[in-house]
Amino acid sequence: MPLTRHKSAGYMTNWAARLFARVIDRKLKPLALGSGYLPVFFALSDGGSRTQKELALGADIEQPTMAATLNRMDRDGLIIREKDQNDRRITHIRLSDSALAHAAQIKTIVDQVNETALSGLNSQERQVFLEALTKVTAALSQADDPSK
Amino acid sequence: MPLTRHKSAGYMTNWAARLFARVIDRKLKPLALGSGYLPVFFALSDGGSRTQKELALGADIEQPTMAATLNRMDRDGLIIREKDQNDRRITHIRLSDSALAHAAQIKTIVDQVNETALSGLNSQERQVFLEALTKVTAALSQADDPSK
DNA sequence: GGTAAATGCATAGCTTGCTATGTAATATAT
DNA sequence: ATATATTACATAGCAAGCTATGCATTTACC
Repeated sequence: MPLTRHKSAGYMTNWAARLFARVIDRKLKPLALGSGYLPVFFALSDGGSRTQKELALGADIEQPTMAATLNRMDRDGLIIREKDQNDRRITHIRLSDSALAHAAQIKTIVDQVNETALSGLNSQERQVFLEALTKVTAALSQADDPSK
Repeated sequence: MPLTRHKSAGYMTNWAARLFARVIDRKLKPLALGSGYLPVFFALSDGGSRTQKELALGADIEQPTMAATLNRMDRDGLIIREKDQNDRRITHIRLSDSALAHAAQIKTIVDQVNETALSGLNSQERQVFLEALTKVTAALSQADDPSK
């Protein structure tokens, strides 16, 4: 009895995302890093600092998710947290020196995985694919929160 | 200081997948269902039974993930598990009557979310998008396990 | 027929995501 | 000035994914 798979856009997108994470996590494992750290790395790779809220907004994830990610990165010695002097609610976050030293290598790994993923697409197909993802995220963001 | 977002294919795919799950989970919440149940629902919506291994293969997820999903579905009264008589390692899984009664409604909800997500794409763009996702998953599966 | 290999499922422990809610600090409004 | 809002972050608890490992059970091989 064959499985009748429901290969909708949602299913395929979920599958592709899991595969991206799996492949990237495997390549990051020797560096003791996880795919969840990437948005923070890229946001802070200029050596500057951002608040937790700015990082969450930039990564399009919820605040408690970013808080948990930063806790793991703190545990792993990747970030420095500094309290704001004027507004004691705010914490400024920046990469530790050792983390910053790995930023270029991480970008290389991520670029390689992206290139592998898109290797079967020509440049026009890649463009349509990325534009489609932009339109899909816009449509779903709208459906998620119609006020936007 | 503006955030320099790294909107790669991997990042956008991850974001789209999270949005799909968020929107679907919200629509399934009144039914006390989660997006993780969907592959099982679709695989069993013909009223037949499958083994845990068949379900995991059909959903492209690992066996322990499927085991956890089935435990939640069991807890929620959605599935029936029956031990195989000939081979006591095997468990046959089918939807409960009440779960089966919801299958059509669930498919309608999922179809609606997919339509919403793709609403900004014309039919040619949709085709390229789905083909691209197929090629991307194939390339990443290959990278994940080169023996395939 | 007995050992070894393979198979199917369970368990443990982790990450990355979510919602709901709490708390302290700051800003606003009467 | 005080009560109320808002803001920034923390905490709790869960879902859905992963790897690594264990445990029966069945198959395969001498």
